[in-house]
Amino acid sequence: MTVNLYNTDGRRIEPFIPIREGNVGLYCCGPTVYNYAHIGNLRAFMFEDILRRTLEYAGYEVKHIMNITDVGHLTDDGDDGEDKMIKAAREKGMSVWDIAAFFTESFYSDVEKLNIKKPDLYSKATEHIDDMIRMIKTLEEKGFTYLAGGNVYFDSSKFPEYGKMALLDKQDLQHGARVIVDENKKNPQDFVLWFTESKFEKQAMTWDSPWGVGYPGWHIECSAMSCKYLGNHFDIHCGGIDHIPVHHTNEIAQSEAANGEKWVNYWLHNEFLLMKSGKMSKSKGGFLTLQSLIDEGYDPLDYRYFLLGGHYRSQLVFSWESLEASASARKNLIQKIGSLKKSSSPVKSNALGEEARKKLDDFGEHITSDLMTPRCLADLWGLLKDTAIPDGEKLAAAYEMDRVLGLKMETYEIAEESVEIFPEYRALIDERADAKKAKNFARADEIRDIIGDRGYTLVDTPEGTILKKK
RNA sequence: GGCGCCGUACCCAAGCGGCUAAGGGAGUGGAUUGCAAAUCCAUCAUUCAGCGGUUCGAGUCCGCUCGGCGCCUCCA
Repeated sequence: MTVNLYNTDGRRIEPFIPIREGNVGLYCCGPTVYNYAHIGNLRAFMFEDILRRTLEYAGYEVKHIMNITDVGHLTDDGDDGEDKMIKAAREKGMSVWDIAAFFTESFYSDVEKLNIKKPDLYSKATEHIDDMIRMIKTLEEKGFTYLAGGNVYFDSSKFPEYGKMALLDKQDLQHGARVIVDENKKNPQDFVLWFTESKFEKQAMTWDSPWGVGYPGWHIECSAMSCKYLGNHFDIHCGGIDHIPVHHTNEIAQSEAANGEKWVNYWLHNEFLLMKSGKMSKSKGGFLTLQSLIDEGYDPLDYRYFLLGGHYRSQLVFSWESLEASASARKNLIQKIGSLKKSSSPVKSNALGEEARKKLDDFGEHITSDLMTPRCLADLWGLLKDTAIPDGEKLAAAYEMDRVLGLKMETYEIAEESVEIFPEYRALIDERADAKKAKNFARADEIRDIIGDRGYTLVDTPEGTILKKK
């Protein structure tokens, strides 16, 4: 099964060809842990999860690395602004290390709730300072750096291919339009590899280095860690679309300058989740967390289903109405799967009939065509609603699809939602049963209304009357 | 100022120039039920923001207009 992916480097869909047959080295830009992840951040990790699951579905052995950025970054790329980690620590009255640890745990919890598979390794920036220093030294030895104002800068003019993936040469950038220009820079695109001096608050996290006590610039961690675990040349690197012009551009420059070879073959980027008012972002404040969805009564998998409904390279607007529609759809899915499970068990995958096989093939075709998850959901429904396919085959094929979709279908049971019947209702229910027997339907309906007003629906089943929460 | 994306039914959202424009949600009709709930079946865009062009053929390509959004700054 060939996986076709849209490569930002080249801006076209290409068949994925691994460097080592049957294996994939996958590096994903992880979270910066100075705050809770918002649901827009989580979209990125969901996309990466679908990518990873798709590669596995196609038979690849995937080595998946994700960084945890637990070193503070300045609020901009120059030597300006405030360190976000310090800011958060001050605001919360915690140490920077505690802040990082707390939000890292929160992140782990979020992704687990969304049924996002754990990477083979979460690599923390603070545990790889030596690797970063080593890479900066290499860059220095090869003449790609200069010192200014106490900091080590990458000299982008020494790297002719700078900005190639991002097509920066095609853009007429407004340098300094919205940010103060760092006077130490020779070129606007240059960036700091190592800070020893910041004009602002004293850093809480510092390390010794050949250039003095300080801390790394924010691009170097991904280069150092990805090369350490995946080698100097690996298959796929992904992240949010916002990383293209600066972060990934700088990563490419420093990695390829240091190693003297091509670094990454495929670059994949997910589009943003938007609110009706526009982009959701940490720095703007007022963002939605997964917990806030849970607090509104939604299951994290409802959000997962919602995300599957849009393509990862398209902007997706979040609204409570859309989430509600996804929750309803997933509820119906649970009913459908649940009732199939009651009547049958999944057949062996090699026992699928022609029809079921066809549905599964369509699914495979769609998911490997640049992760067309909306199509895949349609394939799933098409399978479940096809009257020509036996139940056991439907279940088997649906479970197969769920290896990629990750909706935990095998755990679905039709919820016996009946609630405990309190004595006060028991009497009413008995009275209604008598009324029904006596064909006094007016009284029976009256009792339905009385109980309905208290938030319950009366449901008559062959085993008797039960209550359900409305 | 530059780069780029989008505009498909009531809502969300697919749609590699060519069978009757996926799917979900909501709605509607029917079956079932004393009535409900759940379920099942059926139905739901002669039309793809507007105009013009290319083509045997366009939602899909090109141009313009209108409307929305992202990036050029830390950001998923």
